[in-house]
Amino acid sequence: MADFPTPIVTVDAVILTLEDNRLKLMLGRRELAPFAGDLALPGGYVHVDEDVSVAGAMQRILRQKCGVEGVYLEQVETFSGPDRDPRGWSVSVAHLALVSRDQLPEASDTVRFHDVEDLPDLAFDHASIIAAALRRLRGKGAYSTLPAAFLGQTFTLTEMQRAYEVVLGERLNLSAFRRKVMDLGLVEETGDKDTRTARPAALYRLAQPPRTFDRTLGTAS
Amino acid sequence: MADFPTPIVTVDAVILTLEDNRLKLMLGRRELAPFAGDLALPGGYVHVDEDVSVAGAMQRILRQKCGVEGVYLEQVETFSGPDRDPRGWSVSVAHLALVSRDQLPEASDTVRFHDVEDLPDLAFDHASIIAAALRRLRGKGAYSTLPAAFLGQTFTLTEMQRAYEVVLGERLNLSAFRRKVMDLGLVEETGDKDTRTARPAALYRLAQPPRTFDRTLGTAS
DNA sequence: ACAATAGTGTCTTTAAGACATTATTCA
DNA sequence: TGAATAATGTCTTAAAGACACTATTGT
Repeated sequence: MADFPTPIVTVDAVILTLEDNRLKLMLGRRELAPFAGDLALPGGYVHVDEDVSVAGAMQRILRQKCGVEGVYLEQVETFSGPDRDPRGWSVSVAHLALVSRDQLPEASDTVRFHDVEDLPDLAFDHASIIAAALRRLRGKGAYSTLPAAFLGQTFTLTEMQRAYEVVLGERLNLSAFRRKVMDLGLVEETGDKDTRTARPAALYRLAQPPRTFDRTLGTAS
Repeated sequence: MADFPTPIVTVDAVILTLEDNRLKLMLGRRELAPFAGDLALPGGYVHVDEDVSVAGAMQRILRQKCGVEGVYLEQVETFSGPDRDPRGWSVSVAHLALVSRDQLPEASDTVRFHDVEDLPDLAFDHASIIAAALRRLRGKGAYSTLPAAFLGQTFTLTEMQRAYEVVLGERLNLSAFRRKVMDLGLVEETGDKDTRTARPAALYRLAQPPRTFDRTLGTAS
């Protein structure tokens, strides 16, 4: 393409999920150099003969390497520099994926889940990438339906509130939360009930795909 | 670097300023193919032998091509695909620059300023890039000090409020605006006065570099 | 009946908006 | 003194938070 040296272009995914009311990050063990054997974010090269965009490359890699498909995916930030990858001057377009736990594989030799508050050492500048993705999630959490992307197709309002609380790192006021979720029309009733609790809870689904709005969803209890 | 074809990597800048209480965009006329003679965002290749990062490349290009230095610069989004640049599969890391009018050159044959509400046809996918940058600015405007980046080193609260009003596209409540700017400690008094108005106005400076916060800065009057 | 969790109602507190009033300068 | 704009004060309204209370199920 270009008649001068160009950067390597890669994509990396910060795949987050909710497990036991904690934010967990999916990590893989690298099989190839550089950093073979180390833990790293799932990622890979953009293939110009195959991918239609950086987002397309990311989706291909999520599918091929992680078995993850059809999830909430958002571009976060592009990291770059001569030293972040020993293979040379590189660009990595970092993405944030929010997935319900049951859409992800079980932990194995090659796939691990770590609490985001207690991460191991990671290859490349992946610690910085994760920090940026978490800033994005926490920053948008209060005025978007992003936290609901961790839930299944249907969920109770209590589950929804827990997801927000984990993302925001604080307890939310119960009645204010429900008031706003309803007033903003974020969810719609399915008519079904979740009967696993003492009193069955109404099940809802997101009325729109994940989006932002301007009112915040309440703070301390 | 890589032993397979890699994308072209470029940076582009959406340089915005405030003139006559309107948002203006800086555009350049392209001298070289592709799109020679067309209007486009200032941009260029990342030089792996010279730049330390994508942000560094952007700063170099702003300095060399636009004579712009030391301004507020934020990465917005990375655009990509096989067709957006006729030279081949390309990646452009789009940036948003907010600049006071007096830090920018005068309009000329090669440099023009357009009201963002009335843009001409542009080269590449630059219309989409501008739309993304404006979304970012307007989205962050209400809960950040970004609009103040359009002002000079010192400014009156009235000027600051006008900047917010232009960015947000709506009038703000005067006393609520001042209350919050003060309560949040966004500015500090310089002790000087702007004597160009009937009653001289106190001059302020930003207390911190542009940042976000959580309370909004008021809506309709 | 009571434990457990879902869901509602309402009072208090705080922030936002409206708007009148006062302040300071110049012509 | 009056026009012009800066700056403040205060009342009203709306949103957020606290928290008690009612509802519905299983055991």
